[in-house]
Amino acid sequence: MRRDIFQAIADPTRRAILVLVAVQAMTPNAIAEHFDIRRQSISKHLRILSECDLLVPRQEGREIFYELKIDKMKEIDTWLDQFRKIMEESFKQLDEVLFTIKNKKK
Amino acid sequence: MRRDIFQAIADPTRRAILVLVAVQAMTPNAIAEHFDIRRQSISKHLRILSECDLLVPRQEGREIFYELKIDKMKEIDTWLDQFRKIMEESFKQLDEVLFTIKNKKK
DNA sequence: TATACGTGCAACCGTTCGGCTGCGCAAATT
DNA sequence: AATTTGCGCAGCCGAACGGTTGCACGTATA
Repeated sequence: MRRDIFQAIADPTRRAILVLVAVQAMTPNAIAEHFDIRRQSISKHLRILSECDLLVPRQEGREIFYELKIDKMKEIDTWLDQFRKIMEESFKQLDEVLFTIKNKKK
Repeated sequence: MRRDIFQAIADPTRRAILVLVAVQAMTPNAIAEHFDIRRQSISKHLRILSECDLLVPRQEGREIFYELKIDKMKEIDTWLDQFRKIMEESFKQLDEVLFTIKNKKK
């Protein structure tokens, strides 16, 4: 059973849940009202999101409020950093090429 | 057949391919050398990545170089922006609360 | 021209995914 | 004490996933 953030956010329903919960912590029932899906299926999604630490359940009586763990979202951002760096490097090389051309013209 | 960026980067092999190709455009064979997977399977991944515009094929004789389309990566970043904004709002509200407490103390 | 090479496509197969229903359990309400 | 409510778990099922093999086709090389 693969269970990483990228697999978690691959599903559109789960992405929508994350957005919902980002605004304020919500219970499974409250979340389910926003979708055309049975509560149990939402529960499955919440389980997956919790398992990879994107959500944290907070019990309150017989209700469970799921809260977004924003820090975990940063991991996606960190992954994107690689490409930002690589691209930066590419531009540096491009700059060098342009610089060389410039000098040749002299 | 779902086919969006998030589903594309859900697979670890595809993420690795993106990193490889980010450094320099590569052919399917060259990419396949980095994995314990048949060339045809890599081709499948390249097809998926191309279909959602993360990669662009450039034919050169009988070889095909796949190049990263960095712009498409920004879409992920754009999605993350929602959360950055929401969190910013939360902090503002927190600031207000703290401000109110502060004033009450006076 | 015949052969080797680089590639994509089609068909197959076991596993995973994402819905569903039915159930049991604990907390709240009556 | 009995009932309602909120929830998670287990099992089912069709579809999608990610690997495989075999093949066809265009391009380079002998």
